[in-house]
Amino acid sequence: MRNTNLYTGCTIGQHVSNCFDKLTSEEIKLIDANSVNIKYKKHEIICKQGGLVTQLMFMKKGLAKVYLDDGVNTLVLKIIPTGNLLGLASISEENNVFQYSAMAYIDSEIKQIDIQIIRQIIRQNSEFAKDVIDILSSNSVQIYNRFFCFTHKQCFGKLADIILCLSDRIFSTTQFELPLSRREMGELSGMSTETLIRLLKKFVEDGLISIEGKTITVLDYERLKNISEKG
Amino acid sequence: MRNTNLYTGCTIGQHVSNCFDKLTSEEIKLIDANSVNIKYKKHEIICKQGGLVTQLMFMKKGLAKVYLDDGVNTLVLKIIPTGNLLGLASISEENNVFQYSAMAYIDSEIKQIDIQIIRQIIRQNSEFAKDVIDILSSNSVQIYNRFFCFTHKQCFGKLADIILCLSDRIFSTTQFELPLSRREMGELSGMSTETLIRLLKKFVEDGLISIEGKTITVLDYERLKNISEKG
DNA sequence: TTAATAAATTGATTTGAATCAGTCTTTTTT
DNA sequence: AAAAAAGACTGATTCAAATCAATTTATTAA
Repeated sequence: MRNTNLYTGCTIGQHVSNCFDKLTSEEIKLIDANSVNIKYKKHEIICKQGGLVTQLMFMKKGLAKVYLDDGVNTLVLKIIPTGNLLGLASISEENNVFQYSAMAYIDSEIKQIDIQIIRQIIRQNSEFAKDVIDILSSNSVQIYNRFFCFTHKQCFGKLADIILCLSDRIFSTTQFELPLSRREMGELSGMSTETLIRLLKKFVEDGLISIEGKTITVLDYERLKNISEKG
Repeated sequence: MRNTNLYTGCTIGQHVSNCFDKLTSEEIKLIDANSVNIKYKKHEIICKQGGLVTQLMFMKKGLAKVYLDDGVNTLVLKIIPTGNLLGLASISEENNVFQYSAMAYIDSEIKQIDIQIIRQIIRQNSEFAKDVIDILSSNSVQIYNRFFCFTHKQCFGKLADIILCLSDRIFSTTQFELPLSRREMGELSGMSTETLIRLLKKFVEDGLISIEGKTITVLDYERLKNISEKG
């Protein structure tokens, strides 16, 4: 028998970046003095795997994917919605190159904070350090789940998963506009573009969702949940 | 074109747990006063996903797998050789249940340290906190690589990968005794038992490795590396 | 020592999903 | 507005690897 409710969770979930709450007003000033806001256009590269990490990034507004790429295949590790951090895993001084690339899905605004300042505050402020540890831990959990789903679920389960994640966590509504191409959605869901298209069509036929242009509406949440669980 | 040398690395790599070097003698005393050594027999469960985390564990001697399980499928996230930590990802106070299970591959001895003490030291000792962050980061990187390999490499690439990992990182020798059943090896390599057996046989026929009972010898390192890279 | 059980192996079959190939549609460029 | 390019879609085919089925070998229990 299979424990349902395990690994049915969101595989692209966000963390709650409340670590900045723990900063003193002086530390906030320090950060503000050492950060810049940068705007990225849709499809612009935010960081490249292998590149030196000089900044911790905070998504002020937008949506981006974090992914691995070997020139042939792409694996989307997670997506970064508004309010999330990017580059935290590279905060370690030894490990100071990006382990992944990131690309803006839509026009985005990102605050870039000098990573040396962040490292300094980690040393000074143990509450902040603790929160960083918490965020890293919850990132791990999210990746573990996604890893499990990608390796053990069939395509319909993976797609149900992603639709629920988007609805529950990223957009927090049953109707949302997804500004991704079919290729991008396939990549995010871990399947080929053609398979994604066929499955989306099937989901619409089965009355699970409806699609109007770029807008997806979840029609039968419970059945989607069930499909996600059954894999 | 494909960037070789990416994601060819060890997918079951260990981290270097040197965080204890940063402790004061008083902190070491504190840890010793709040820890116990426990011996596990082969195949005994060390922790279960969902269980409360009360201890950080240090593998004094042995070998264990860390895995996710839904009652039907298993995914080995990493293996824990001598000198490695177990349970660090659950150090977060919010996230205080195990996100994975662990099982001893062989008879093992594990030091269990009261997690409250570790949390306290993280708050006190920023160098230690920094090292914990480093370990968590490098864990992430390792999981990212394994995730990529599992989703985009073919079985022969995954197997070459695991053999190289075992040889390079876990045992640091080209000849090692692997005390795993075929089923366990398949699980570790991310394939069915039958596929693993066929591939092992093929690797032996092709002169890449030789197998003598439980002992595996790497005969052609370069070719294995190549297979691992080509996927 | 034998019976029972578990693990390893081999071959045949099935299958999920990728790939290939081509058409239709929409968007962008000229 | 027409041409070009990119994206969406559909059907046919292929393929890697799982599953199924059966046998052999090794371990454990009686």
